[in-house]
Amino acid sequence: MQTENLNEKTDKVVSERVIRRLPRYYRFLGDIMLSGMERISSRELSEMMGLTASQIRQDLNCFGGFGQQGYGYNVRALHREIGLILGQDAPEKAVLIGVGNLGAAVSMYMETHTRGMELCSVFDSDPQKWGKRIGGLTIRSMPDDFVKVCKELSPSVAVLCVPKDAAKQMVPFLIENGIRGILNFSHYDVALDYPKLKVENVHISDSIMTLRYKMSEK
Amino acid sequence: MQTENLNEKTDKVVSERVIRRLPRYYRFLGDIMLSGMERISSRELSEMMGLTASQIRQDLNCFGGFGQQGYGYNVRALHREIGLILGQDAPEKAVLIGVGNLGAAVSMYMETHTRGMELCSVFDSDPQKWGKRIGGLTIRSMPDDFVKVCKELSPSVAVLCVPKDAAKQMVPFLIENGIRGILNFSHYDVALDYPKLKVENVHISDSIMTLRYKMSEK
DNA sequence: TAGATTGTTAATCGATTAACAATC
DNA sequence: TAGATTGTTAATCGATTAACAATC
Repeated sequence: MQTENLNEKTDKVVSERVIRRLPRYYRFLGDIMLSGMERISSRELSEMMGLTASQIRQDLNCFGGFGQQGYGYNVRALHREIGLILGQDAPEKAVLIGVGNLGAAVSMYMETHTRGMELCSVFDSDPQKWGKRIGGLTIRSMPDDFVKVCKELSPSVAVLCVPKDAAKQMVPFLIENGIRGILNFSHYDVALDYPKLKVENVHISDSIMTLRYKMSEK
Repeated sequence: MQTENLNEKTDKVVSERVIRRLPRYYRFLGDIMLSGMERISSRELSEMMGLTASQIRQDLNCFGGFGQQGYGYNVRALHREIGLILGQDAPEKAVLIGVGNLGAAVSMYMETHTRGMELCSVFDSDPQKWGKRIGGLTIRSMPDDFVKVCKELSPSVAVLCVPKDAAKQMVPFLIENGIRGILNFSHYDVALDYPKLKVENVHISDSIMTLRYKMSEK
């Protein structure tokens, strides 16, 4: 029996597909909330989001019965529930490694937008960058300061913005220092080598190539 | 009968799932090529990539028979074929709009990494930024210079790195000026309003939230 | 030729959609 | 109560895996 991905409330396995839709639900419900709408039916939401009402009800019921027959869903309550499912109330501490163009941009983004991750510190192995500031954070040394920061703050997540080879070399060291999850912007396929690590890949070049493919379609 | 997504060679519909795996095949085959390996079987490749051999053969056969019974696949030839499928030989002209932190980083990335997209020009609506340089490109004015550049170069793709509201306001104008595809970093759900547009979303905050969810699992 | 491995068809599995009884 | 809409089961659809004949 599979024990992973079980939900506390229902003991159902929640599929990757459902999980990946949650942030989008959260985003739409946030906007709908701001628009002043108090309640919404699965049909109304489905029309706004381009999904089927059936799918929305199936998705939500993986986590519990948040609606009310004959009424629909309370927008504010549903938004809050999905936020809780996504751990938005309890941010994980994160560190970012590799302050190049992309790393700097991601760092600035994460400093201003908490999405369940609290960026505590940024690192680079280039001594030229040590001490410089990115937003409100100071670039610290990799690997020396990194060890210190891990002892002090115990971050659980590393945002990897270094080249492929550096990433590959670095991961065992990150794990030794208590990192359990990786937001991976590098082209090193971390998840293959470390199946127990939680990994989320962001491959911008894959998105570019996928769009390039779609441009020729039809 | 569905006529979209048909492949020239085989007239089969190619599913989104298959398309999204192509850039990863391309990446792995590029690396394998560099390692000096000349031929590879679907089983060997499946072990390297964490897939089944069956899936690899099914995926590739959406586009044609690139292998040889008893031999496997020629690494260099297969890499080239997937590159052609992904249009890497014929880049689309692209422009980037919104040179904030993320826009600047993406611009630098696209300037150095052609992935079937040739970044021609970058734009911002903030007069303070006009004339400044990002890598080898000069930031030009939105909307005035944009119209000129579109007339001159006819770019087909816009990389949208502006806030949600600006994005929503901007898209009809982009379409008027000949844009057919969007690499969308904004939180505006372009595809919902313009189903004929080719859209690829890159939502970093969704990835952060998905990782946050995974961190609590098990 | 014999062995290996593809291309492709068939079987299985999982995800989406439809239907409807439960219930607010 | 009657109407609306959920939660949930059943039906459908599509994607993955397995099997094997074709063939290099």
